[in-house]
Amino acid sequence: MTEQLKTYFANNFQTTTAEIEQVVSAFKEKIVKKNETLILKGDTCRYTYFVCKGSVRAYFIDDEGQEATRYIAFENQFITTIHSFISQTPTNEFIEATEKAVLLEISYGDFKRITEETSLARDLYKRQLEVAYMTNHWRLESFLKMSAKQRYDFLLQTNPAIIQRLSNKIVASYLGITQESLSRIKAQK
Amino acid sequence: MTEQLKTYFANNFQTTTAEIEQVVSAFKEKIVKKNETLILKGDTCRYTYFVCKGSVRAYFIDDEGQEATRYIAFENQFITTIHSFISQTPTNEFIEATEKAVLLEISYGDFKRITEETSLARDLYKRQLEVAYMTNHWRLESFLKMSAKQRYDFLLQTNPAIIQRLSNKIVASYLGITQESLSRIKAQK
DNA sequence: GAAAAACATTGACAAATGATAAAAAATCAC
DNA sequence: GTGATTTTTTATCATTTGTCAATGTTTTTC
Repeated sequence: MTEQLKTYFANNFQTTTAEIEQVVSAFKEKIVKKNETLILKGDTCRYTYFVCKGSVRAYFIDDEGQEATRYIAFENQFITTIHSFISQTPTNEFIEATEKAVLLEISYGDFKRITEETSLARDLYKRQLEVAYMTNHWRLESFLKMSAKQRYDFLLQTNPAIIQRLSNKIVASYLGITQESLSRIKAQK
Repeated sequence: MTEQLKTYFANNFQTTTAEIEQVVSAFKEKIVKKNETLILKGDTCRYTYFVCKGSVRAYFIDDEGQEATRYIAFENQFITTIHSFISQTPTNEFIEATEKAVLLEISYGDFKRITEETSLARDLYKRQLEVAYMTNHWRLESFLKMSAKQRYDFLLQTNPAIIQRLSNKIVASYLGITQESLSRIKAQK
């Protein structure tokens, strides 16, 4: 499975084979079942995950017990609770597998070490931050100027995998609406 | 006015006086009137601004002509359309002064140059990205799990300057609701 | 494969928010 | 300062979205 990460680095970063080997060797394979939890609210996030197969989501639970999904990572995407991982402080999010998944994980200590050792790891951090920023930016934009139905159509265009592969419950929590509202939106098409 | 930026760097970054001088010398003062536009949708964003006095906002206009405010910078904060600035591609946002303001601006070319020359500028970029990420993250979280009224109360707690210093029109566009809804929310307290 | 659990849909109703219009208040321009 | 312009408030009504409850469907578990 490390082949997949090597290919990912080779395709997306300006780097060398040696650097790739060094960075990838810091990752360990982890296999998780559907619904298995990787990080709990209150934990300090100790790992960043690269998704080889399957999918993983980050979500909040509010005071009334309602879930709200912030981000969903599919194949060849990274996921972590960035702020908690970087600052090593407790997170207010959960991370769990939304399908059975094969992951590669890297610990905070190892990440810090290879960040000092390789420019690939530094670039990776910058890229992760940029991608995370852009993702939230688009999401925020969609909440600021779209109705629930418009957000659904937009999601169908820009990230259909979420709708195709995951349950309505999760799609609804990603769109910030109830399952019932999502059911109605889908029915009226 | 460059004193203010020097103090800001000295207080918030691990750096040297020489580096601060070098970075700050790349900024130029710019005075703008209230409602003056700094960046138009479709422009490639050529500057990053540091707010010395006053306030500046970044906002979208949707198909129906409705404004939605993404970010508001007050004293000692930076503002730009990060993605457009970094990639030098057109932005879909506007940036304008929400009060008369004194700014320090740095061009893309100068920013790129001092990023190569000083670690302070590199740290500044990383910090800007982290702050921008966290800001959007909180904003997204508030849309995912709060009602309009809850978002208003949350804003009053976490960033009262927006409510105290700016018009209802802008506050409403920041909360993603209509002015009339905001009026009602304020009345029912 | 059957029972249990989780998930999805539908309907009736309630609550929140938007749209429109008009009046009141505040601000701006000269 | 005064009239014009913009912003804010208020009211009414329409639409969207949420809540609750019932039922049907799918998935999980043993």
